[in-house]
Amino acid sequence: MKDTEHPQDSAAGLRSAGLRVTAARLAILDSVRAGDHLDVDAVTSQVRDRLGHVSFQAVYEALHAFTAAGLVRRIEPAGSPARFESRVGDNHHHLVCRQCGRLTDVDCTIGEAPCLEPADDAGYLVDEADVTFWGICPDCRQDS
Amino acid sequence: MKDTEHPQDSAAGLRSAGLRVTAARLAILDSVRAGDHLDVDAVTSQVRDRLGHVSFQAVYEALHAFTAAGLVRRIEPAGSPARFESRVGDNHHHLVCRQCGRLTDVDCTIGEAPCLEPADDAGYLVDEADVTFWGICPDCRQDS
DNA sequence: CCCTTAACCTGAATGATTCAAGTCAACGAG
DNA sequence: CTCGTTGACTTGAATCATTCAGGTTAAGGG
Repeated sequence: MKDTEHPQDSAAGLRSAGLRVTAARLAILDSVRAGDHLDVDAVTSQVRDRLGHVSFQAVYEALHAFTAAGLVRRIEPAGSPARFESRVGDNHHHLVCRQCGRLTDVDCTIGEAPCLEPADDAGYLVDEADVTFWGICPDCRQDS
Repeated sequence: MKDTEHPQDSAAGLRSAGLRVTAARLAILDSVRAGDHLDVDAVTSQVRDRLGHVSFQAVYEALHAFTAAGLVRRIEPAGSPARFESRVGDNHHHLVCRQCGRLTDVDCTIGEAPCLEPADDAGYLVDEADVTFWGICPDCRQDS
């Protein structure tokens, strides 16, 4: 069991978040953990491969609950459907390929604090900084 | 004429971008310039106040053309419809209020360059960094 | 002044997400 | 171990932003 990837198994994760442990939710959480920034469609088909059936609504509801509980993080690059990742709690950002839509994690640019502090907060109570780098991924650069 | 706000009038802006000067497009561009991060709906009603009528499609097409031409910038915070601003060409970012959706400009945190360079570009050819700060705006902080 | 084609129109379609309302089953109390 | 509560799931329909299609109008270069 690689606890470097997931500090606790999915069932324990659900339980400690106050959520019920069901086959569907286990499969949904596992899919997000195993997958690479999957969207709702992709999660749904993964779960269907494993269990035979789930409704889209179950997946939407579960992902919403997981996001609220801090088990997964929802990312939504402009013009793309929402995608989910299990790497949470660290202040990391994303590279998005304009061509193929691929999404890659990037560590925070300059340590930790600067990413949470705008030059002038204009009186806002800021709690999150969302950074997206847009460009062309290595694969798409070759195919040109 | 305050040329600090708009280096050239809207008609000239359209012309120099290779676009035709029509009443509708002038009104659309003026609305974006006068407004504060308006969405398509808001732009449309502004234009209707001024001209009596425009179709949504005309507004969508125009805003798309303006964006491509670099006359306006399209911003799309997660969970919100697209919004448009006329402040372009500088590397500025945004504060978004989680409660009322208000959007406020922020200058680039650390000068210019760092915002375009992720810690590790993972082989991507990065051309833009999109930074959004999430929080509660001054007005909403008071109403609590 | 005329022609090309960008701009505009009406109307319909798409895709992601959410709402509604009823059924089922996880799991804590007894 | 059984029961009841209520969270989870299901089907089916609705909503919202945006785009597509196909036809008409008019800006502005020749």
